[in-house]
Amino acid sequence: MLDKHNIAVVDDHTLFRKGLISLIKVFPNFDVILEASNGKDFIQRLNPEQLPEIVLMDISMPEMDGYATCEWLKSHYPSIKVLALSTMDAETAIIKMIRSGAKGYIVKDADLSELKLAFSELLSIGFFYNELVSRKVIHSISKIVEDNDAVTALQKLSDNELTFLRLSCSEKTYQEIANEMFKSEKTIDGYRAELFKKLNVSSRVGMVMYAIKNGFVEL
Amino acid sequence: MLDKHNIAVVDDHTLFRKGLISLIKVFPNFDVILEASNGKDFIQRLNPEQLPEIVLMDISMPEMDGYATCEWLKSHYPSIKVLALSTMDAETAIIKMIRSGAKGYIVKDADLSELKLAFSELLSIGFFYNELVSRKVIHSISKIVEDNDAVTALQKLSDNELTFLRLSCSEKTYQEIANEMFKSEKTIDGYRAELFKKLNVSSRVGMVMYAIKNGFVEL
DNA sequence: TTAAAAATTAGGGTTTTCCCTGTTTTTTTG
DNA sequence: CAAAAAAACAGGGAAAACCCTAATTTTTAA
Repeated sequence: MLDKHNIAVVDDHTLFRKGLISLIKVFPNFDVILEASNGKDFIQRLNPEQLPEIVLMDISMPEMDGYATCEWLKSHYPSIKVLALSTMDAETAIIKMIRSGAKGYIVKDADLSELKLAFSELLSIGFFYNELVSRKVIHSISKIVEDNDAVTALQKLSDNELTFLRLSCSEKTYQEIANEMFKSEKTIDGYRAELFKKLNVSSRVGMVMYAIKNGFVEL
Repeated sequence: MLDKHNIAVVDDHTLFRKGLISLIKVFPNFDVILEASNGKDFIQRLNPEQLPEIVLMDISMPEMDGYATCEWLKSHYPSIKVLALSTMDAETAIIKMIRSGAKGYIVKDADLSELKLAFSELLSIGFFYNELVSRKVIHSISKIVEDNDAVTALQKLSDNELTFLRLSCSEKTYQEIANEMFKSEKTIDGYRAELFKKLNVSSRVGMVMYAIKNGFVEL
């Protein structure tokens, strides 16, 4: 009897998670030893005595999202391989997840054989970059050539900028956001100007659309 | 041997669909006889010789979405019960789906027991309105009391209002939108005011968020 | 411990958005 | 056809968003 490879599944949608686990259990040489509904939950449940080899992880989750969890794993258990799982095929999401340390990326409408392939490749060669991911990555690199720091700029929003961005996705005025963040209106105006530059937009609506497209806010 | 109840599953995310099917197969008295990746696909595969009793249907799908498919079923096979399935717990989505003929609504992070309960109730009493749905429906009705035609108004955006709404989800100014629509700025301002009332928002950002949440615009 | 860098605050002006109250024009309907 | 309803358009004003430049404070790093 061969011993099975251990998988963890982290996704906040219970039905999806349970379904996924049920699918994986059919694979003869994989076993799900851990399931969690978000990053925080995952870290709590993680047992150092029995670590998973692969973590199948959703990106957008409450409490602690895929990016943060991936970063945490990178620094605490670098040998655990994260396979990111998302509905979004947005370039920035993929790039960001890979930057956070994910070894592969798979979309939710992939089929079963692709999931199996991803598992195998992660174990054999250590990563899984399918056609979709490769295309996005290449496109991203070609953008770097055009604009030296577009991608890095995207990733590097300060905490305040991120908070401001999230609060902007509402009917609050900048004035109200300033109060909520205990900052002067002028500081807020600075965040706005900085974000306009970084995100390459020119209006609040553009900023909001960007935030939504790239999963910075929950809808 | 009891004969099983036939279920159909319609969802564009293959992994989720397969997982769901795998879960349902564990239920002793339910069987999945049909799966499809969107409404159009579903209608094509539907075999009048062997109809499902329940269709578990996602709302947002390419080609033909949940609302349209539900409407089609209502007129062609009214006895088939649709259980809507969505990540969104947005009131308008729920109301819209129920208006389209769905007999129940379940969110993707429900657990397995709730799904089973939904199936049972659909078969026994013909509908499944859980706490979430009831709350939204009641809230929606209470809005009707306040404003006689709030819900119908939501559905009834004129072509111009819809075009304006879509164009507003961009960095265009109202001035530019007016030009694009060959209307005066003041007419556009009228659309805006009307939409603010109908959608119950008070800023352009609110309007844009509403449009995105309720699928009026492609991201 | 200082110079440099980054964050915060400020002044002040332009544009856009928002919100009234109307009038005119077009469409619908009895 | 005439009345009613709906759509388009308008003036004008207040609030919010946008966009400069620049001073001050805080943080970082040599």
